Order: sequence, then structure tokens, then C-alpha cells
Amino acid sequence: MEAQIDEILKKNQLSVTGSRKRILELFLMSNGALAHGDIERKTGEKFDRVTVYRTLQTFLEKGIIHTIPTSDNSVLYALCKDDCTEGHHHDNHVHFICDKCGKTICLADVHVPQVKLPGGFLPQEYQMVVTGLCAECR
Amino acid sequence: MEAQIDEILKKNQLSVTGSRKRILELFLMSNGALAHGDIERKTGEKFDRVTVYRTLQTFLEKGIIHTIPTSDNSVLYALCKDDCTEGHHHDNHVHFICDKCGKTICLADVHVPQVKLPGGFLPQEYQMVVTGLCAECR
DNA sequence: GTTGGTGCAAAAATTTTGCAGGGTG
DNA sequence: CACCCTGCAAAATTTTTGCACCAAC
Repeated sequence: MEAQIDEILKKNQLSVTGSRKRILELFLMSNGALAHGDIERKTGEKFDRVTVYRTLQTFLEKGIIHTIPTSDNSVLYALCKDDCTEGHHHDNHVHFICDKCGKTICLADVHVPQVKLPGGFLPQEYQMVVTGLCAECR
Repeated sequence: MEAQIDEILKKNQLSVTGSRKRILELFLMSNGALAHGDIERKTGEKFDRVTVYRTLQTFLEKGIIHTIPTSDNSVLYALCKDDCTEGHHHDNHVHFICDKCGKTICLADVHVPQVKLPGGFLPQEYQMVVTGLCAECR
């Protein structure tokens, strides 16, 4: 894991610092989406809130993570797949958000079906979010 | 339109007030999604920002409008179809967000395909967002 | 007249920005 | 050692809450 983290950071020409390593580690472990608040909590507020904002922003710009659309006003972040490049994501699996426990789960095996759009639209990214109850909460 | 607005409000046991009429009118006219800021702008800041917040909240609770997931941290609202009831929405069409002009367009004719989920999940609502370039911006 | 909605004020929460000090390459 | 990153402070923005007044029914 340690090596993997370093590799990701170096591949994106980022300095390997404590906060970046820790936050990246959280994403690798969680195997799902994290909100800003999750990260603050899981790091035990060890890092300044501002640092978390800036780290997430940096990861976004480098294409290491991406945002996930949600119906409520929260912003979720999740790791990109390897074939994501700066500004171009291929995160084409479905996300499930549990109404009860609030957890967001990446359904890596469920692909987003490509729908046919009316003429004129130039689609770039398809995202699908399913809400309901997860296996543990139902 | 005037009559339609009154009917919607009365059907939901809401007092017919100036701000509610105006904001509902905006939704009926826009035929798309509106952000909080759009509403403030289009009403010419005639109503207090707090009133807009509370009106939107009320409409949400009554199932008159619903939120639309977006990748950035903005919250968008759109009218529900007639068969939406309190707490249970059937807004099962695809939304398109243009990366250039930022507009959100309801693709009312494009239905959200139902995907099969792994066992255990109890899906309640499917939402799909496509981003890219709209007909005018491409 | 009673109930509920609005506006104003203020508080709380979230996000952004500037700058000096410290760690990384 | 030069540069980028972090933490602190503060500003800006967004959202929530309390309360007195006014409008709707």
C-alpha cells in the first residue's frame, strides 16, 4: 500500500507529504466514496481543514479522484480508475447511496448503461446514482 | 398558468403567497433545473434569501420539486411530475449538464435504464446524469 | 381572529484566500 | 537551497435559526 501511494503521487508529480499520503490511503482503504467530513473525521482532525480542501482540490485536478453527484447537497469524492487522465474520467460504474446509513458504495461490477440521447448532444461522461437501502440497513 | 399555480399550491395545502407563486412560476416556465442563485436572480432579489430557502424546502417536503444530483457542489431543483407524492419521486428521466454553459437539461424522453444490482440492495430511486456539450455549445 | 409565512437580524457552518514558516526534492 | 506544502488567521460565502410583524384563510 505504502509503495502504491508513493507511486500514485510521484506519477502525478506531487510531493509526497504526510497529509497527501494519509488522505490517499483513506481512499484506497475505503473502496468507496468519501465526503469532506469523512476525511476530517478519519484523520482524527490531524490535518488542518484547509489542507484537506487543498489536497482534495489537487487530487481532483490531477485526476486522482473525481466527484460523485448526489441528490442532497453533499459532495462526494472517489478514486479514479487507472485509466483516468487529467480531465477525462472513466468512472463508469454505478454508485449506491444508502438512505439510512448514508454510506456510498461503488458497485464496481455494475456498469452504467449507455443511453441514446436526442440529436445534438455530445455526451462525455455518464454517471448513475441509485439510492435506497444497503444490505446491512434493509 | 396562474390557475395551475394556485391549484398546485392548494393541492398541497399551502397558503398561496407571493413568493411561492413567483418561484413556482419560475419552475413552470424554465422547464429545467434551477439553482438557488438562479431563483434569486430571476426574482430580481424581490424576496428575502431566507424566504427562498424556506420556500424551496417546503416544496421539497411536499414533493413539488426534487433535487438533481450534480458533480460540482451545486444543488439543483426541478419540478416533479404529477405522479410524485410526498417522499416518493418518479423523476426517472436522464439529466444532461453542459460543461460549457452549465445549463441542466431534463431529457424527459430518455428514461433511466434499470440496472440489476447485487443481492441485498433495495433500490428506491435511480438517477442518471450525463455531462458533455449541449446542442448549442458543441 | 387564528394560523402560518415573511423579513430582518444574527448565528452557525462551509469554503476561499493571504502569508509566514517548515518540509520535500 | 529553491520550491512547494502546510498551518494559522481572517475573509467571504452559504445556510440555519429566532423573533416580531404581516398576510392568508
